[in-house]
Amino acid sequence: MHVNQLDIEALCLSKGLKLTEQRKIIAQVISASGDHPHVEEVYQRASAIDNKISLATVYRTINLLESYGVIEKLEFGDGRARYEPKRSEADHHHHLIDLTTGKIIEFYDAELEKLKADIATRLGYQLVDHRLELFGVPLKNKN
Amino acid sequence: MHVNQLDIEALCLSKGLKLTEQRKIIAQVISASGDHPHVEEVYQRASAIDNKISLATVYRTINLLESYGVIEKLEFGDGRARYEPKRSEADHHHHLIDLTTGKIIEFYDAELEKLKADIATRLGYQLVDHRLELFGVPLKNKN
DNA sequence: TTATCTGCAAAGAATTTGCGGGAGG
DNA sequence: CCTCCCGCAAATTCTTTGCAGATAA
Repeated sequence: MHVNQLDIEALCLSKGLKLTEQRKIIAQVISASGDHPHVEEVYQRASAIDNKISLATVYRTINLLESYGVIEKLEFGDGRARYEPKRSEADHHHHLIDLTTGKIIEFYDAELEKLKADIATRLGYQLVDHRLELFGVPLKNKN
Repeated sequence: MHVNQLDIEALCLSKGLKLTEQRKIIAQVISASGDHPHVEEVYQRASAIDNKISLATVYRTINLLESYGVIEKLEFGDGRARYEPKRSEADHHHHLIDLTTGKIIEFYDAELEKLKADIATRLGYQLVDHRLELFGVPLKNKN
């Protein structure tokens, strides 16, 4: 799943932010996550690397990364926000949530991407961002 | 926008629930809402009709209506859940959020509906539910 | 009558923030 | 050094819940 390391160093440098140990660790944790962790999970994983990191810092750093468009916020309907590294536009994808197991399947569909942009244009808008979640149950014959 | 009144009476009858004054009012408020109110807004509108209704009852009733599939929960990325009456499948639609004004535009696209079901099938799932939100800014030439 | 529902207020859960000490540039 | 950042704990915001009285069926 070729996920690149989030370039937190470049971000800090370009925005005049300080490249703290905590920010490095949190960026690394999110980079390495193949799933879609919520804040508590990021906190736990970061704590395993450096147990002095606080939950408040995780929240602040995640909000920072999101505000600069480095990570993406996801909402799957449970009460908490989940995050994933933002990939390139070419790498854009969506999620199918298995209602029986909670498993999250990522997918990409070129036709869908085109259609969404078309719809926005038709409505008089330039598409800036978009989110699609499908909720499904496994087909009986596919096992 | 032909939104029918939520049939709270039929729901209560079929499920053995009590048809209370509060439930009637809350169902009516949501039926009448052309927008996508969050709980606090439903509470305010209901309070205007009967100021003895409590916020707790609004939460409980909304959760009840959602659990029976009568209304739909929406998440637009601000911290709170929003709701709208669930329409028929034929009436299915999605949302485009105008990032400059917060205005929400509803749309429907048959091709999109078909494509989503196809994608789910291809992944081995039967589509149970789905959500799509587009975020955009107005096109410059369209004014 | 009686099980369900409501209002109130308190509890919970997720997230944000004020403050004083700490560390990056 | 000096500003920005962190940890801590308290505060906010959204939502849920226990309880005792109220009400629909």
